[in-house]
Amino acid sequence: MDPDTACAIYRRLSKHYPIVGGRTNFIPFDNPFESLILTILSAQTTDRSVTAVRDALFSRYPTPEALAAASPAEVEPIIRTIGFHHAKAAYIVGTAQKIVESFGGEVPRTMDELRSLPGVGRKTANIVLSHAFGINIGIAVDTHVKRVSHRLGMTDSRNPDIIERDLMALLPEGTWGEVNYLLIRHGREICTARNPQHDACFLRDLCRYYAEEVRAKSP
DNA sequence: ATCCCGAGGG
DNA sequence: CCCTCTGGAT
Repeated sequence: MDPDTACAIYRRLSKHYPIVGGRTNFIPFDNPFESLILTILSAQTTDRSVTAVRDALFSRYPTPEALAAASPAEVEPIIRTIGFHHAKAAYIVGTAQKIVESFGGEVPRTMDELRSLPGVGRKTANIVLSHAFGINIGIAVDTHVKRVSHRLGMTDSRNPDIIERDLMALLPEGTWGEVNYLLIRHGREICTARNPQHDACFLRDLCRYYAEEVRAKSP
């Protein structure tokens, strides 16, 4: 994809999904601990589910120290309404404990250190690095980003390394944190896996998938 | 019935 | 690459 088209895509995404109050839908840009914990919790569940438990969780455990002092059994009832709560309770307590014991109570700022935390994989690490720290290590590639970027014709690969490299065309005018947020949100709200909302899509004229769909329907 | 801002383990 | 983990919304 040519750089001008990539920049146009970024500009439109940025215009349609403005970041208000330092937050994306529900994950803050300015709080590494909350960004980390919320991203761990949001795996394979809806943002609504995570938002519903967010205040109760952080009012009881506002810091890594507070969460590290808890037991998973104690945390589990608070996040019971989200999916995979049993594993996630162990993940976030274990992550808090390791932050306290191995990283001096501060969320680490390297890919390897973040991924050493239980429940933290490549996507979560990239979200925290780019959102909370402004560290440009990589694009957070999840199912939404794969689908959106492929439909737009920005990449033809399923390899996260290659997708990341291809998506760097979006970066000249934006931060990685914004790029990570914008593609994910577009995939959630408009460029959905099934029944994508072409009528509402402001990238339609640049979209390879839409063009193919139109061509397939015409006689 | 099917899906949801993944990660860990085999 | 495959499977499992999970409750809630539609």
